[in-house]
Amino acid sequence: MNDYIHIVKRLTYHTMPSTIKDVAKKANVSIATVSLVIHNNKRISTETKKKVQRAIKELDYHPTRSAMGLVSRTSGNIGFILTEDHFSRSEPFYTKIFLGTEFQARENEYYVLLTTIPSNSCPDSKIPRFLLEKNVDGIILAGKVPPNFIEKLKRFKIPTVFVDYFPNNGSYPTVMVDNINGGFQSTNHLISCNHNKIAFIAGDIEHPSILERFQGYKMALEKAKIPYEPDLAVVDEPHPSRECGYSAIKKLLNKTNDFTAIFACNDAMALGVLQYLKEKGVSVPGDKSLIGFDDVESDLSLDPPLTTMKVPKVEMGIEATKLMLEILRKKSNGLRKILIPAELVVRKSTCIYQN
Amino acid sequence: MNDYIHIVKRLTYHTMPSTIKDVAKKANVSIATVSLVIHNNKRISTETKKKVQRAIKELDYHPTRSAMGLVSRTSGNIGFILTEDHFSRSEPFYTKIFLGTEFQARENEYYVLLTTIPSNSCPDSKIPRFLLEKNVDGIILAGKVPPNFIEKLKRFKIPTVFVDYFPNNGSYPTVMVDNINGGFQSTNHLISCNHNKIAFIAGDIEHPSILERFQGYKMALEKAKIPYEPDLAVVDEPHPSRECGYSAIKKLLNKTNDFTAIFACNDAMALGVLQYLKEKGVSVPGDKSLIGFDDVESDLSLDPPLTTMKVPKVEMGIEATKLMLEILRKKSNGLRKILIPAELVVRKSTCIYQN
DNA sequence: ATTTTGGAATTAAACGTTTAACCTAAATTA
DNA sequence: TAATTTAGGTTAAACGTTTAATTCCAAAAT
Repeated sequence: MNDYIHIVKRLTYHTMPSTIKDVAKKANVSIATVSLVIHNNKRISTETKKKVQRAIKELDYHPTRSAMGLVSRTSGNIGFILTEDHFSRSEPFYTKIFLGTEFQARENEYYVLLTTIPSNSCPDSKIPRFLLEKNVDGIILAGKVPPNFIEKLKRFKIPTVFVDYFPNNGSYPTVMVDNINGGFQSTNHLISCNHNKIAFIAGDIEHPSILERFQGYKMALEKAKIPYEPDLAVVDEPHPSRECGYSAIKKLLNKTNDFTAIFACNDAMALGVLQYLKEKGVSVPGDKSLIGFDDVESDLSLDPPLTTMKVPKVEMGIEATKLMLEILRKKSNGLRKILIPAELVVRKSTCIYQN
Repeated sequence: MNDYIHIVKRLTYHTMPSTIKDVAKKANVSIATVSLVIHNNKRISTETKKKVQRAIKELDYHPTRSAMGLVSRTSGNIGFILTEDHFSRSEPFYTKIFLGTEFQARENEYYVLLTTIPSNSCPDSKIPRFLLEKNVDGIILAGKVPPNFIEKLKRFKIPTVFVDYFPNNGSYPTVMVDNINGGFQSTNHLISCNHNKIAFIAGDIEHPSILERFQGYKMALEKAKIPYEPDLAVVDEPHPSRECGYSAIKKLLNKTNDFTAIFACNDAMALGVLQYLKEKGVSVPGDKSLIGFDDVESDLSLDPPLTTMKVPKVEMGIEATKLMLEILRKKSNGLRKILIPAELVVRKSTCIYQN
């Protein structure tokens, strides 16, 4: 019987992935030594080190993640949390942030586990399984997240980084677009094109990012000594979506036509605006200049191609991950806010106003 | 000293996540019993079961992934492999497939680990770390993958599913678009619009999918008794990209203008075609009808909006994962090819030909 | 009255690592 | 010379599960 087992073991030996034991045996050392070599501990002589490394190579040995994880109490994973509607948005905004995260993590020997949570602050929102199972070493929250969810997260005492959103109570490591400056630049571009009647169109004005873009808009006006006219600001739409952009410009035009340029708080709304103007035979940029914000996928193939503020989405994911890595490696507590500048991309939807 | 440790243990007790031991102690049973209850083994009396379940709930206990993984030799993860250039393609084609995969996996208590590999068959392409570390239970390969990489994969004997590509040697579980029928339908649409001089434009004609679309094109012609004219097929471009679409139509028009419709093998090439035609003042669909394939993000905002064959990308990811789950749960060996139909989406780039 | 059976729970080994504590011999110091 | 340090390892416990083997006990069968 023992013989049989022995034979089976030998037969399967070469096909089974090898463990630290196999290496130890082959190199004639203890498994502790192998482990020490792997983590290149200085207590090991160069001689045995070589010996062990050779064995490792010959057996093509690689430590098993679960075993490492069990004893080191780390998973090698980073959790990425997104609300459901952000996840299923048609423009790949958060998807791009995710890809940035993923890329940077992978470069640093981490993997990313993605999960979604319900968008509305429904009280029964489950804790993501990867947290319960201790399967992530830190989490990145992208976009607006229900506050009560953030509360629930606290008890896990796990490194947390926010991207493109942050709760106004408490301070967290955060990566944000410089929305104020973006709004400023965007409006400034229109002003430098000779416009001085500039409409602002937004949805979900409670959202910090949108609010900041609005601020930037006002700042640019002020700097140019153009009076801010509340009538030109449509900010009562519920969402910054295409549909709401459509209805916002409709509302505005019913009230007044006394403006020559439009700053839409994001590209989705700009798309709605463009659609309505086209339907009404209003030429862009002939009659009205239009600028958006975000630079989503479709801007380029639009007619006319949309002038917009480019938000470096992938880079934001990368920065968030860098922040996370800093924390995980205890280089810092990461407690700071990184501001990523938005960049003006002039295409064909804006032009000089000839008065 | 022992007292001190004891005190520390008690102090941290309530804040530390609980283990199976804590549950066992609280319920006055062995840890084996707790484990058996969790996997609801029938050998446990309903009485102790209740008792244990109560303890689990009270302590908010959840098994630790690495510990489970170590003994069960499973990771609870699925690997998703993509070449670098597929990963960084601007249209979110494979990204969508990934999201489908991710979604379906998560619904079934799996997580997905994404990784990329070099695109060219460079011989030193590393094996993804998640395979070496036994951190995935199966892998999904999306899009064209270097053959030698597939070879290397074999020794891992790990469940493998292909999406949107498969190697022609060996048989694997596979999810594909029904490209032949798609090409057929697409061409048929043009024919039913009264066109009978239909150009075909492709790049990387070696690619199985492209080749099949070409086949479908020919089949439709044949069925309609329209002779296939090789001169109308430009298939020698290196890539199915926008740029190649641009140069392909240029080449074609230099040769002949004797066609009224164009079937581009994918939307990217269609975009290039459209751009060139616009530049030359050729109206679409006035002078030439144009149909693409894929239905990528930007098709809708194009001018004119592109008629195309919609490829259900998310669904493909979902199907691939279902196949994978079947295998992982040993319900089947998954050895079959799932064909997902492409769907004709008529927008504004095609119209009836008035002769 | 003794043996069998079977239900219900426990014991203990195993999974593959890491690491604190320990050991030994050689080198250094006093 | 004796004591101490150092270099270079090894031993063994621990991480948190699963599960085969075992035990225990009461009921059923002989």
